[in-house]
Amino acid sequence: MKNKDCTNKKISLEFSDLSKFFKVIGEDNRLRILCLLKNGERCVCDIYENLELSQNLVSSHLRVLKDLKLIDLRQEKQKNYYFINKKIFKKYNALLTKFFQSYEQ
Amino acid sequence: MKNKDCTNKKISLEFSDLSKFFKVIGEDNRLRILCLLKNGERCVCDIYENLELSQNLVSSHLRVLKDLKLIDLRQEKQKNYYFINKKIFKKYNALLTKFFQSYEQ
DNA sequence: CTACTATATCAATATATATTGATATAACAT
DNA sequence: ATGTTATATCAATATATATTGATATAGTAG
Repeated sequence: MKNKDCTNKKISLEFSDLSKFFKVIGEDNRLRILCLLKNGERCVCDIYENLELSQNLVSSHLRVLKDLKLIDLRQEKQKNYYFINKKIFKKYNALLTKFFQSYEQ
Repeated sequence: MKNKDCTNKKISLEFSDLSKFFKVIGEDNRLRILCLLKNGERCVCDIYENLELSQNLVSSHLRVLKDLKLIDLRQEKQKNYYFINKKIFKKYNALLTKFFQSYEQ
C-alpha cells in the first residue's frame, strides 16, 4: 500500500479490499453474527433466535457477509448452515497486519 | 471477548470499541486521510488539496477521526497540523489481533 | 482597522444502507 | 395434494451519515 494510493481517487485493489472489509464488519448486527458463528456453524433460524432479529434481516446480513466471502454455507435438508470462512479471515488478518505496521512505522 | 457478548444486545465495551473503530475507518475518505497522515503531520489545507475534497468535508471527517482519538492535532499560527495517534493504533492493533485469533481458533 | 487565510460549525440535502412487511420458493411431513 | 418449516428476495420505509453551501471565528498581514 504505497502512499500515492491515498491521494488517488482510484484506490488500489488492496486498499479497496480493506475498506470494503471494514464497512461490512463495521455493522453491529453483522459483527454479532460473525461472533456467534465463531463457535461453529449455525442455521439461519438459530442465528435470528439467538440474536433476537427478524428472519429476513438476518438473511440480508448473511448475504452481505457471504458476498465478501467472510462466511460460507452448507445446505442440509431445508436448513442452511452458515460458517466462518477461516481462509479469508487469515487473508484479512495478513492485510490488516500490514495496514497497522504502516501506521506504527 | 466471550461468546455471550454477541447474543446480548448490550455488547461489551471491547466489542463496542472494535465496532466503532471499523465504522470510522470503513469510510473511504477517512481511510485516505489516515493513509496520507502516515507519512507525517499535515495541515487541513494540505489534506483537502491532496485528496481533492472540500475544506469543510475534510474538517468534518477529521473531527470523527479525532473523536475516536485516531488522530490528534497541533496548532501553529493559523494552521492546525493533524497527525496519527500511534498509541491508539497500537491499542486497536492489539484488539484486532485478539479478534482474529478468535476466528482462526 | 481592513482584508485575507485557515479552519470549524451548522443547517439543508443527498446518498447509502439497515429494517420492515409481504411474498416467493423449495423441501419436508401428513 | 395440502400444510408447514426454513430461507431468500423484493419493494417500501426508516435511519444514519456523507456532502454541500453558507457562515462564524480567529489569527495574520497590510
